[in-house]
Amino acid sequence: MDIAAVARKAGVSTATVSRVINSSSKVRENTAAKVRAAIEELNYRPNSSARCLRSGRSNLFGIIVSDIRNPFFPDLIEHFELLATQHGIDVTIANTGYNEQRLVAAVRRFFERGIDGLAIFTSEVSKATIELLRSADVPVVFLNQPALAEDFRTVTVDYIQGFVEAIEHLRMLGHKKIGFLAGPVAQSSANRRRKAFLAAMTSCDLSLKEEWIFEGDHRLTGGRFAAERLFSMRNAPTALACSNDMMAIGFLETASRLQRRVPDEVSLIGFDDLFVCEVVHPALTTLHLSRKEIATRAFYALQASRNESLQHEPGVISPYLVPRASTGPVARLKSKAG
Amino acid sequence: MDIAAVARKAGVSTATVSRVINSSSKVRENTAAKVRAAIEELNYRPNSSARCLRSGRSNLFGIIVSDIRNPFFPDLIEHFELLATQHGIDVTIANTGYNEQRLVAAVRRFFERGIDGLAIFTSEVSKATIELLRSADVPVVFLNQPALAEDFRTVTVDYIQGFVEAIEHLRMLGHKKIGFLAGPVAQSSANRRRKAFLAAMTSCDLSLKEEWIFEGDHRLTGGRFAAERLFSMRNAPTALACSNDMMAIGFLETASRLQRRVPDEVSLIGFDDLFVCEVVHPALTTLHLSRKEIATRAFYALQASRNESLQHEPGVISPYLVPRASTGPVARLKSKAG
DNA sequence: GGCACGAATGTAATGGTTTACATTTGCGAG
DNA sequence: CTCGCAAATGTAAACCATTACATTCGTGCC
Repeated sequence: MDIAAVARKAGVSTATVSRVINSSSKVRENTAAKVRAAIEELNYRPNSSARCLRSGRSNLFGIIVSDIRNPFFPDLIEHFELLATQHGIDVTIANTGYNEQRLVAAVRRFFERGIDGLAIFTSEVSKATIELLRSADVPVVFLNQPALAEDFRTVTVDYIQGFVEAIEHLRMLGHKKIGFLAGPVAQSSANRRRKAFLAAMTSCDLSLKEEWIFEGDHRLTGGRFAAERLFSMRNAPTALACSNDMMAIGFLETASRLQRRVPDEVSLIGFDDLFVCEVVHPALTTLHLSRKEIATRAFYALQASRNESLQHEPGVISPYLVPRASTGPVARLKSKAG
Repeated sequence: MDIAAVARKAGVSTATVSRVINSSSKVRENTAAKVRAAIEELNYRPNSSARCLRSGRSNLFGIIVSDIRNPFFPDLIEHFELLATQHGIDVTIANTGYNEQRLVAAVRRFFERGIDGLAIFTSEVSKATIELLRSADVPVVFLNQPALAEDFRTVTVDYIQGFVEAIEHLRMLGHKKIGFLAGPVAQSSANRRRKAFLAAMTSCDLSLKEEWIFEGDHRLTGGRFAAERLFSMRNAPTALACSNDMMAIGFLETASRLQRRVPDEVSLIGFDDLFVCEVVHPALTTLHLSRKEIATRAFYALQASRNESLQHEPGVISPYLVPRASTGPVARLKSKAG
């Protein structure tokens, strides 16, 4: 069931069949119709390996995420995949579990498959990986790696603006003692969020105590530990901004277990706006970061790298505040002891 | 940078290089070492398209899910992908959004890529799709499609046993009026869960009123609507089992919005045991269904179809009850009016 | 030392498509 | 009606690895 069979049936050459399939150059409508009929009749499907081998194009995009269990990423994948499929492009996925080794391995495997574009949505990317990526001539787009913007495209999030909005919201509620639950120091994106928070605090004229910064891991666990610590502090912040929702949610869970009340004892703000924010108790105030927008910009950035005629700079995405029930006015009274 | 370059550098023929790469037949250790050195030095990576074209093996598995935003599926994907990667197999993903058209399109695309195995984790599969799958000579494994067991392998969940456990738990708490929040009628897996629930009720000697069965969509929305309806019923069930967690969580959210108390007014049991169950309020009692086990069995079922020497029947998976806070003793008093 | 035989290696065909280049076709102008 | 030119189509090489089959090598035995 190869292209030759179709050519024979349609009474044309394989080249013509190929041209019809790829609409690469003009074929008389008459001939094209015959070819299409033959394709239909034989139920012919071109073999992608052969196409890729010969043409060097695979029509395959790779997408790498650091933690597919964080609902942020499935959203991203969903939008990216939908868009790709609409453009006749398949998507292959790798999940690194925040592990650089697995990232490198995934990139290697993708390259062997002659991938046409690669979206890397992981927080940490090592020097060695950068070299590997540079060595291959494949369009790459990152999420929030402005340091790499010279060599690769990158979709950027305006964290500072987001945190400013969050901090102003808290200040309006009377909060001045605002803490931050940060992501893993080793992750560049976590560091960006941390720095952005600090910058936002400064630009809001608020000062921040060293001990109000908690270290987390961007997963539920990080939030759980932070809650344990915060609720046992003498001079705890009255509000806590988190580097992502997963930690905020872990925080809520432990707060509830410890019978501590959010927002009465501490106001909480997450980051991302996962669907879970609506269903946890209290519903989580958070900064919405649009996965659809990230996915869309990333996708078109890759398309643009392949196709000179498209102009597309990934650009900057602005998160915005979604106020819910986890933030409230600062307590007048001293909070009760545990 | 093709195999010929390696052969030249190592002073052997391309055949030998290929044999070293695939360890397909004996090569003297001496020679193999030279080849490996050459590969290393040239940083050579075999071209998968060429390999697939010639050998007919792609080392690529496809995985199709119906809703990647339901955290059940990312878990499944994570385990499947990890296992595959460990076996040198890549994974490509498609998300159908419960849409049969997209399922068929995905299957087609996967076949064109010469996929070596296909795991279909969607609830609904049409006749036409079955035909399509049968026509290609590719190992396929399903999740919960026992009707197809003759032609394809399928990983099965013992729903009845699961629901029996759930119902007994509720009965121990004094519940007799137990309702069910079902999934979409159009989905075979939802129907299986519904039937299993009915069978479990019968085997527990409990009767079920028609109006205690609610129709849902397996998403948050379905649970939200069900809560609206249940709380406005005159003779509502005192406990509700749900076809999946997402709906149970939607139910909880709306219950909380309506100021109705779970489990005081109604006990709630979910199905799947998503990570969210721990963080919603109250924490959701549910039936744990192991994604790792499903993924593992599905993966080895595919491997076994490719490799005669492996014997592997996908087998049956038993969910088990995880009691949390959303179930409690049946209320003595008539519940307060809304 | 020569022979036989199995192991190791080499040669070349093969897989299905794309595409540079060659050829034919169709059509308008003279 | 012929010629010329652009458009349409055809021919065949190329993409890169695998593998059936052919050949060479190395060893043990007479």
